Amino acid sequence: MSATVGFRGISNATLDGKGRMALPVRHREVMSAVSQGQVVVTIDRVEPCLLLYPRTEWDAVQEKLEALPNYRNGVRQLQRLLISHATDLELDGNGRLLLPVPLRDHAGLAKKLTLAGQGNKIEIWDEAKWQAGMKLWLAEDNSELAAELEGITGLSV
Amino acid sequence: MSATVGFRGISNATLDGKGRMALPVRHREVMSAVSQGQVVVTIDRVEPCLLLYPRTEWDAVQEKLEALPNYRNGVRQLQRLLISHATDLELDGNGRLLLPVPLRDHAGLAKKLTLAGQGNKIEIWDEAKWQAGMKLWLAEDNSELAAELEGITGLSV
DNA sequence: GGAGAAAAGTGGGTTAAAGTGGGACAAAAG
DNA sequence: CTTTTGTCCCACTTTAACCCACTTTTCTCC
Repeated sequence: MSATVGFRGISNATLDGKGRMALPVRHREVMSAVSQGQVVVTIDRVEPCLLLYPRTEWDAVQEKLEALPNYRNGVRQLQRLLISHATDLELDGNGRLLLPVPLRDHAGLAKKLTLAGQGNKIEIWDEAKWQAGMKLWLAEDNSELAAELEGITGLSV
Repeated sequence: MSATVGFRGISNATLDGKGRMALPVRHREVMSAVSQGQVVVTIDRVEPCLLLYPRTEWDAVQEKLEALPNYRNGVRQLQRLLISHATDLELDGNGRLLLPVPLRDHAGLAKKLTLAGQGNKIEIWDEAKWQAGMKLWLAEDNSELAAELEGITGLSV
């Protein structure tokens, strides 16, 4: 939650034969500073990608998830999806992460990956899936949404 | 109950010919620390899966179950379901659990299993059933819920 | 702009740890 | 007494942790 964590920018990465992924240095430094290199990976609730949080950030997220009234429909499912997949990892001596097999499978990660900074987390995509997504997102007409944004907030995107 | 017990993360496991299942080390360590390797397995009240608690955690759960006013319909059923199925187990020398036949049957466990950390307990699923569940849970639209989360907490998941 | 140095990224060998299977025996059930 | 089920132990296979070395990229200084 701390406002000091703000990932952004896109980068490429590769999965080696052992399922390891090197984290770009600029992200690595943030992870070290904010949570001593301890990170949590989980799945995205909609897209076929993984989410990488500094441990401290994730703890805040999970706390709020658990505070939801879980007699409500959907709440338990959301909790199950996100918490059960959340896996603690540590960077190895070379700044790499070993991504667990079930998570790799879920996101359909092959060899080439794309990392996308997204505020308090980093999204991990299979490169091909990211490219495909990009095409869709660009094709979509979001001018209405953008106009709304501008009207409300004086923000021009 | 103690806030220090927080299982999370997903892993694969296998049932061997004798019905034994190796518990991943990271969970094993928690079990040792919190209840000297004594655990309790019972069934889930909704899903076709088993629930694995450290003994101390289960004791707290059972206490609450028993405190319910059992003149009410449903309460006794719930008690019967959960308490009667609750079985004490111990990890063997190799960190494995021998899951009793009736419980294996209830959860429809074949050879390949999926373990899902869920806070104070670990869910034990047949892998195929877990995969099927995932498809359902992901297909469900929980965007409303997510929006609410974000609105209330300023939290973006 | 190019040469050299430093840093980042990549691959893989080695060793230790975890996971898996099964035999031998004991206990319990029929 | 026989058959089944669980316990204990040992041995093999697989996986992950650790370390080192090589390649590629980026940066710096000339």
